[in-house]
Amino acid sequence: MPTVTWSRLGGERRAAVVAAAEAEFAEHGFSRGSLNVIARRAGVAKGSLFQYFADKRDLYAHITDVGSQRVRSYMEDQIRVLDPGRPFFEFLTDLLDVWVAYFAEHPRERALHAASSFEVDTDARVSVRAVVHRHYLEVLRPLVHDARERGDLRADADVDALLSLLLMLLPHLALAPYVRGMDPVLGLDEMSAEQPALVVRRYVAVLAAAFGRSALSAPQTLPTGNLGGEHAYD
Amino acid sequence: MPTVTWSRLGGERRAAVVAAAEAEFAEHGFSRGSLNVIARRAGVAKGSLFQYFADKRDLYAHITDVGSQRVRSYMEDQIRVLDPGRPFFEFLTDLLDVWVAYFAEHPRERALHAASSFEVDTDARVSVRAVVHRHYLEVLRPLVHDARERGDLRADADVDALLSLLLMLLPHLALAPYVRGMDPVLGLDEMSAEQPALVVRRYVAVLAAAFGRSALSAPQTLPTGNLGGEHAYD
Amino acid sequence: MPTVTWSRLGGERRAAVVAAAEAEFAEHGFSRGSLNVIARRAGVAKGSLFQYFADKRDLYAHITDVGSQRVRSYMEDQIRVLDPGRPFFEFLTDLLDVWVAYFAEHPRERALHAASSFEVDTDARVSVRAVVHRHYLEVLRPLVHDARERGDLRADADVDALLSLLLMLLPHLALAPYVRGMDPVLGLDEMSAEQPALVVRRYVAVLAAAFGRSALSAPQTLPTGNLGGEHAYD
Amino acid sequence: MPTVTWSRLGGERRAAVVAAAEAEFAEHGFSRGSLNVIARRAGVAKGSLFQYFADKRDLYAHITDVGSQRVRSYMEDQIRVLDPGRPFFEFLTDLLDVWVAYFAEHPRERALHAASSFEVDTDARVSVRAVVHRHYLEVLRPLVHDARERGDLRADADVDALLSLLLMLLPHLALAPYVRGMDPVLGLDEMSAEQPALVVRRYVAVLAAAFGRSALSAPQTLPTGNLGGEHAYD
DNA sequence: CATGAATGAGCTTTCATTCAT
DNA sequence: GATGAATGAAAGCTCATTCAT
Repeated sequence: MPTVTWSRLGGERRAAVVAAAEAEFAEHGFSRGSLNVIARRAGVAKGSLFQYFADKRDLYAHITDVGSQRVRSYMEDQIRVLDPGRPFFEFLTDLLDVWVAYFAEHPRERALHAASSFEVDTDARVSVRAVVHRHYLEVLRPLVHDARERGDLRADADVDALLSLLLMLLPHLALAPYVRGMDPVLGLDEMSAEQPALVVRRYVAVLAAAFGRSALSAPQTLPTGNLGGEHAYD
Repeated sequence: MPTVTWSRLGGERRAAVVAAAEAEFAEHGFSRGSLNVIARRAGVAKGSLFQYFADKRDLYAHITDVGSQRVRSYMEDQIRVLDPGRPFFEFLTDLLDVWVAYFAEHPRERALHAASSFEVDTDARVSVRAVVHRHYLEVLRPLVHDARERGDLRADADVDALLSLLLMLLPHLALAPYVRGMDPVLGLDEMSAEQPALVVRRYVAVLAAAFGRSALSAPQTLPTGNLGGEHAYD
Repeated sequence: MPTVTWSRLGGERRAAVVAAAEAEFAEHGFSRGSLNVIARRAGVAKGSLFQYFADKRDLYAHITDVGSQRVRSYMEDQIRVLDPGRPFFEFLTDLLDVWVAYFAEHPRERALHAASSFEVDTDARVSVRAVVHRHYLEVLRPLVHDARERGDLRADADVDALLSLLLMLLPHLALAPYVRGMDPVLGLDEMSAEQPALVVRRYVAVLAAAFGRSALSAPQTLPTGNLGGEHAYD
Repeated sequence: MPTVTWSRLGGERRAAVVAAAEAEFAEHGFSRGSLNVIARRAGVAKGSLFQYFADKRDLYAHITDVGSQRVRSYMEDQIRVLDPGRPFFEFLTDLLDVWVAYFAEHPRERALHAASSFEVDTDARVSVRAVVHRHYLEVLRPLVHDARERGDLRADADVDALLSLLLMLLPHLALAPYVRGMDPVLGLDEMSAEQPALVVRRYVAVLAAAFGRSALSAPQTLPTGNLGGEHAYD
């Protein structure tokens, strides 16, 4: 946790440190990220960093926390806009589209997300992933539960298995388009504009078939024709 | 790629280098793994490593390749034993059980797998994951295709989506039981002996519901009662 | 020397600073002791330390002074109890026993003593040793002079040589039982309960032979039989 | 222990490293001595030091070892010159004169000796003192034993107590003339040319009285009149 | 008189790679 | 083909002291 010194710090200095640290950790991850570089870029003395944070890991945790909250806030806003009361898989499709678009447009957010996913240092990775997972679940769990309440999910649907899969799919969708080789099957990493939207629909189709109210509601054909338009599942 | 010098090398020396490098990379990953240590443990001169491999990454790639092939060979043997001609999701359950057991019993293999999954160095990670993914797919694709041919998969099943999900599930099942926080929903990291088998069945149930021949074949209840015994899906 | 600000300070605050500084310097010595830590433990601002003392060394000198005075007071009390009018070497034996016991029972005192003895920083060490030596001498010199007056010392005894040796023996006896390798001959550092008492008697025997009234009074055998009991020298 | 690399090293490079390290450690002791400075002064890369020595302490131990052996060799030569077969306390007086003179003329040797005596780092100090003490004892013990055999010591002399005192007196005589406050009684630190010789005689007189063959042989007057000339004890 | 934020030089150790032998 | 000495940048972190508030 940041020190009290950090909490009393002027906004400008704080912003400089956060920006420098985000950039560095996004670029090189925790283990490879350099405090020297962060201090230099932020225009503060190296020692000052240790007045604000207990150590490197503390700084990293803070940066990740801030970043996660930013993403979460954005997504929660979007969730309201997209109307979570709609048929679940239709809503989920839109949500994932937004998710993909957000990371497409925010390279630094994406880099931070990647850095935390691939961190070698087990403790650093574990503690950061814990934060990220918590945010994910606090947002997703109510959505999924409401969907089941509403009857959008099959009565015996394994809700936790759904959440578990979403926890794998979300980072995958955010990062795969920018990391060569991460998705050698569906080709998310082949840069074509509609690729991600298509993949989103294929994944959602799977989830709908597995967890949706009735097997009959599963799409008979891939909905490639109306990307971003109306949805077939309801 | 290893140099010609490496290919002309005596088997003993080669084995020593491979063993030392595997141990080191398993323990510390690529970025943190030390060539100093590898050379010392292998009993060869530091300079010799550079006669055999272009650089550190080249050595790492080779080690991963060798490791992947070892895992693949083992799994291919097991596939024959398990009879791939059986009903697909029943077979898949057994296969994943074997997979989980293999990594449970081979900590170094698991460590190498983890090291490659969490490598910070993007290029190193990408090239290594490419190799691993290739092995995965060369084994899984025929299995899945045969299953569809046999009619174990629904006619319109999105085979590539299935493969894509398996590519996420396999590393997850191998590592999550040993990496705190990797699975905060299904609790793979809570050490209880049946946990992995149970989770395997939950994931397979999802896949069966999504890709299986008929929605009717989806399990009505979680098959927790017959872990490792007979299977309900066919 | 402490500033006037220090002298005007409330007793509680002063005590907190002294306690924190003693603990820190006892643990790590002057060079390694940290003002940061002292300020934190004392619950005062780092800057305040510089309002009370000119610099680190000034604080250290003060702490040593306070500590020395505490030891001196204790020893002066004991001297009265032990009756300094008794035959000198008998009295000295008891005195050294008390001395050894005091440091055995007061680890912090011992640590402070050790810290000042082994300080690398020459100036710090010199000024601190000067204080300690002054205390030693102000206590010992009257004792030794009285002994000569009474005739317990040989008429031509080199009193200053005796004091000089005592100045070496006192720290040695206090510390050697706790510092490996400090006494490789008499084995003070081999932890056995009677060891120090035995060594005290051997040293006193030497001093008695060298400075005692008559050569005839020198012990013919080592007085190992009556540790802590009656004494042979008089 | 130095590495094999060190043992294979060219004499010039080795000499440069040793010289630089001696100078630095003499000046600042182990804890404060800087490897940065040593490498720079020696004209070698910082990393090279770690090819030659396991770590800082290893280098320090080597430097101290070399230094101790140098002093020991010199003293052993002098012992032969001074004729150890002479009456012991006469011989000892000359020996201590030589000892004092050696450190007077070799400031770096003296500084190294001081550095090892006052080192804060317990482990470093202990291991170094162990080496020094070993050298001391290997030289002194035979001399003292021969003296007793010859009858120069009283039959019941506590030989180990004598050695123990010599182990305190030797560093004291070497360093006290150059360290203010180290000897506030006999005034070794007051720079006057005959002072050390005088003090040597006072200490020897004490030892002679305590351990010499007969109390009658103890000097009746301090032999201040013939410093460096003939000796009164025999 | 008290505070505590800021400083930046300083520390030891590790590392992949080069290249003369 | 094998060797291993040499390199020097880079790392995270600590510290006594200053000084504006």
